[in-house]
Amino acid sequence: MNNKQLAELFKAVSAALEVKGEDKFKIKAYDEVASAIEHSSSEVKDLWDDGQLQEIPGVGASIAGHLDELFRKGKVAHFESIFRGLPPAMFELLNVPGIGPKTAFKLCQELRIKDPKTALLKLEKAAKQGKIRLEDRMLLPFAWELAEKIITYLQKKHPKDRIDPLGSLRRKTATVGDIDLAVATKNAKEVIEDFLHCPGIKEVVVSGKNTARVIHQNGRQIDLKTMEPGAYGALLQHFTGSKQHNIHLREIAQKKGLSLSEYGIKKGKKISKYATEEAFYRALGMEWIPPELREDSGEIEAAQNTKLPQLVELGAIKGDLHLHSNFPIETSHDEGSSSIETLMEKGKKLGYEYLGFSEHNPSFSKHSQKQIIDILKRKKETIDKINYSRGKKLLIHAFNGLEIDIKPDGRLAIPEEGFKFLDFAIASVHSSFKMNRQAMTKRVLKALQHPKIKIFGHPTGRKLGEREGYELDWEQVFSFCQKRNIWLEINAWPNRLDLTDVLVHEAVKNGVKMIICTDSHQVDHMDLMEYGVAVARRGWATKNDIMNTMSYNQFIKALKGGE
DNA sequence: GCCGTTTTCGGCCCGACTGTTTTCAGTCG
Repeated sequence: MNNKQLAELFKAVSAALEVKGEDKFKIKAYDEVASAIEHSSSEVKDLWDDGQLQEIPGVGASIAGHLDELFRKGKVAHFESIFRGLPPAMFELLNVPGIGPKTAFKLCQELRIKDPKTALLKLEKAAKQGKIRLEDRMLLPFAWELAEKIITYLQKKHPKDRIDPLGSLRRKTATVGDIDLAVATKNAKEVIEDFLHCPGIKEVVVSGKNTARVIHQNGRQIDLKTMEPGAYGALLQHFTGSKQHNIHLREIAQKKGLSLSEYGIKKGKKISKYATEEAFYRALGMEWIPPELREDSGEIEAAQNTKLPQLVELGAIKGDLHLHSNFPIETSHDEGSSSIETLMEKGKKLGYEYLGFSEHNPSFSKHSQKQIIDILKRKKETIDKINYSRGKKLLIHAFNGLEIDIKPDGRLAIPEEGFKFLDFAIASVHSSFKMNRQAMTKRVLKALQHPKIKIFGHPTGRKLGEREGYELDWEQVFSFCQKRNIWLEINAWPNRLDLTDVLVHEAVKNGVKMIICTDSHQVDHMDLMEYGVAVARRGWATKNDIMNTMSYNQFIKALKGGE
């Protein structure tokens, strides 16, 4: 059972307790463990192996005992008795906004929903036409782009007001629900009026003195909240979340006799206002915490001890090593559509010192070995020519890379002789995703042994909204990569964002180096780098953890160092 | 069920919205 499944289980236990009218603090306890597991950077099963279950925040003797029973016997007698008498289908309904445990239980009874698999369908039918909106979240880059358009529009009209995104958007999680924005202004009325008339707004849902909600023509809901500048810090902090982060902060405040809300910090009846988040956090005795870290995964303790990491920034990135040009490489996967020259020009504009052209390997089944080698040789000649023609005053260097399939047996999909044309290669899994954890780990580690492989591409293989990643023994992968100096890719492609933030954090703790790449198939995709950087930041990565923050001179040494 | 330099017992985050059970329970962020 992996962390995701465990988190689901604990959420279900919490919901079941709620339906049964158990003590609300017991419910909260299970809920908090669910959340802690969801954000845990270690596999709970591994912690169990090492006898460290109580390292998980909120896990005490009792829950540790249940987990132990779960891993030993595959089920927990206590949980089974909690679930007794409840329809399994109700837990499927909990993902629908507005439906909590009690409503889910009632619906299952009233509508006679029994089968978990068809529960949502049945509910939808019952709810006549589309009154119930199933949770579908937006990929971060698209949400960000939409928010930016509105912010830009409003900023132009109100140049002196500060405007920020809120919630998961500001924390830059991989997917975002609704878009929330905040404005610090003395002219709330005018700001809201302009908000209602932003281009692309289809419908006004509500509009009040300080807040408004609209529907964008793409169907997304956008909320705006305004606050006087003198009290803006608390609003910004409150609605940025995360929920767990805020709960933890309020517990700390409570112990100091303080009470936190979106309006400020209350002591007795007196409320203090804060213009900035910095002042707000300072009043609680800690450093300002970058939004990307606000998940209650240790950032609050770090901020109290002035031990927050210096997170990597977009401006520190010096190159992009995973680019698919339109070089005719005759691959069976997607080819890029922009020329090497076009990508080089763009790289220069972005201030990079080097790029890596890492097209997919030539199709293995449609070519003879000799044909593959010929193609690879031609590509090397092309790259050499480009580097040479730029003379000695190289503004930007082109590395000759390749993204090579890891076949199911762990072999790499080009003949050994082809490697000599490459400066480096990325190894990626593009097939047979459903192997078990042990077999998949063996497969991947075999591929990563080749001296030309420097990067493990999109390591979890997940595609948001499409499929979960394959299973890997991360402890083994981290240990291997750390020893052999293999870099894990943080792939910035919108529906990948892979490594995940949680695994980045784990990699950082294990001293494993990473590299942020866009996987561009077209020149404009190179702008997606910022989203990869966001994932790195959410995983506590500093400049030193990320290889492509190195200057060209350092980087070329690092490339050769591993051979 | 968890947790602790104010507590090993007695606490456990805050405010707002929604709908309809007009005084509150359920849900959310």
